[in-house]
Amino acid sequence: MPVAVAPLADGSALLCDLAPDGGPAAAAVRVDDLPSAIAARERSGRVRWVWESAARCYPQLLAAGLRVARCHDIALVEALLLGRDGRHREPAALTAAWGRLHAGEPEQAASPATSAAQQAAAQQDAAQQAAAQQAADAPSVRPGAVPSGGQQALFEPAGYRLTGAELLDALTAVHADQLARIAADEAPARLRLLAAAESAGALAAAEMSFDGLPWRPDVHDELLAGLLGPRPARGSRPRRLAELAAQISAAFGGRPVNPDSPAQLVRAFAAEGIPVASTRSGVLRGVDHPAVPLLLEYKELARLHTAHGWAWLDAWVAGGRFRPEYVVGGVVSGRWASNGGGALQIPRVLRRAVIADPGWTLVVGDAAQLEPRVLAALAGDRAFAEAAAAGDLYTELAGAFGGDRAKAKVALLSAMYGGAGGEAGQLLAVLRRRFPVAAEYVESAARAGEEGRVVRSVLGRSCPPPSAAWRSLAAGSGDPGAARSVRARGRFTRNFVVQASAADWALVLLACLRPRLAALGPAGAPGTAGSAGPGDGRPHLVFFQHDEVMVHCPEGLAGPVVEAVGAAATEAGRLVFGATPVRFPVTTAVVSCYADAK
DNA sequence: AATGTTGGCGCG
DNA sequence: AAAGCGCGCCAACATT
Repeated sequence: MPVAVAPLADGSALLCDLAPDGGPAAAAVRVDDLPSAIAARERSGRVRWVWESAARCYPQLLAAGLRVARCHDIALVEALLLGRDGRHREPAALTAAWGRLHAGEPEQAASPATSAAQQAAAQQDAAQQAAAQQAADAPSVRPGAVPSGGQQALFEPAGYRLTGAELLDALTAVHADQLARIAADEAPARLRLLAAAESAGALAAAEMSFDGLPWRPDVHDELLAGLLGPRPARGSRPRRLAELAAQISAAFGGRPVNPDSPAQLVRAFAAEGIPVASTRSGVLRGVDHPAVPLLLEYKELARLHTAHGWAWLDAWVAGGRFRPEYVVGGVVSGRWASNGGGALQIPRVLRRAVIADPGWTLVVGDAAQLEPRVLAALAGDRAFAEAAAAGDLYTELAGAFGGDRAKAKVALLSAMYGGAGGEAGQLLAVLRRRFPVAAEYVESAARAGEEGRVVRSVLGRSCPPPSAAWRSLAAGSGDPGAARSVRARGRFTRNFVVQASAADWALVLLACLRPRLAALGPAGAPGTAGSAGPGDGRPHLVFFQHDEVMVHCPEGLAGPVVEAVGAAATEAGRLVFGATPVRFPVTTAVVSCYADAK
């Protein structure tokens, strides 16, 4: 049952039971102690908490020792629905949604672009579609109290907050409206799953930030010292970098060159009679000059020092935990982004510093060859899908490429990314001949992009429409710049259908894994106030990176956690893709140090 | 001095 | 081996 949660300034809150269609099912009640009230409801049955934003509401509950099982995140669902209508740039916060609802703006028509797969999805959803139409026809939202003048809410200052009864009205009305908009989609069941998974992801993200990734500052410091020399004074170069910088200047005949400055390096090479287009390491590798090996070493170490050096350690690791802020849905494809700490770009060398607590262990799960498997399931190419039912996908496909696994891999990556350089063109031709349905799937997505249309993921996340600037550029034919940007958008939409559908799957995996992990702990089901947190004996999700999950758990629970990850992956495959021979295997490693996984 | 952009590179 | 897609972050550089 959905229950709207409106926290008040004094720590109390209004709760209101909602009907399945989102309308109020009972009078609102005021509770003085929100965590206790939520814990009690969690124990008494299945509840879906309808709140403004898990990112905003959940951390306080976690701090009070509480975990909840399910929620509906108004802001995240609003962003999905705005995107569905090609309105990615509009604000998705509750206040903005409430303002739009009050302005009584007409619902936008669904996006005109539909691929073959989406049409199939729409047919699968035909039954829900009939019901959805009824819901869409009926007025589902009662006008309530105007927060502070209708459309004005759109332009409220950033800190503006609704409170109390107004907040409850807004939550209830926007929630009901969102359910109706989902029901009116061409594939409501899928979009409903996406909304639920996105919301569950927001719970997982907040929990991961709260629990933190185990991180040993002493190990990190040793790694840095071994590579860079002892920690330098603030603002000065570590010993090894200083040595390399001096050697680099010497290699340029003693002329002072700051290796951090691409412009100075380009001039220095030019002075030696070597024109370089850029100072990227890939370009420099092809340059024959004594400064090059020094520069390559410098760049690698300097990167480590500036991005993940001692300053990073001071800023981001406390109490043996790295606590980044994850931004759910932060990437257009539905992948997560992160805010500060570079959580999704942790260099491989630093994985040595990620070490389980004594008596605990890390279970690291990695979805093997996720994106090509997703393409196989999306496209429904039988020959391709059957290859994806077995072990190594590229090995299974190698037969089509003269038994060469590497060629199969290049062909697949080129098909998904739109590359055509080198021998990729020939390999693509082979792919097109042997797996025409799969090739057509990505090529139709590319055509849609080139024509300025939008595409959607399997669960219905939409890519942004092209900008006005792109449209006017693309309209001018004959211009090589126009042709280039048209092709670039084709590569974007080609990749979007795969990357975004893979993100759908990963999100559903996370949503399926959370309750399985919660059930493994000694405390049993969630909703036990005062007992949650690190050291509570329960497995914790501590990291999620696109196609990889990490669970920190007591050693004795490693086996059940491995099983839970595998079961969640299977469940996600079934929920997202239905009946398909494609399997989504997750390779799991039970290790005490992240660096020892794979 | 503060803010915005670019080049480069880490991750998937 | 690199390339095609998606990001965040830093120092240097450009602009206001």
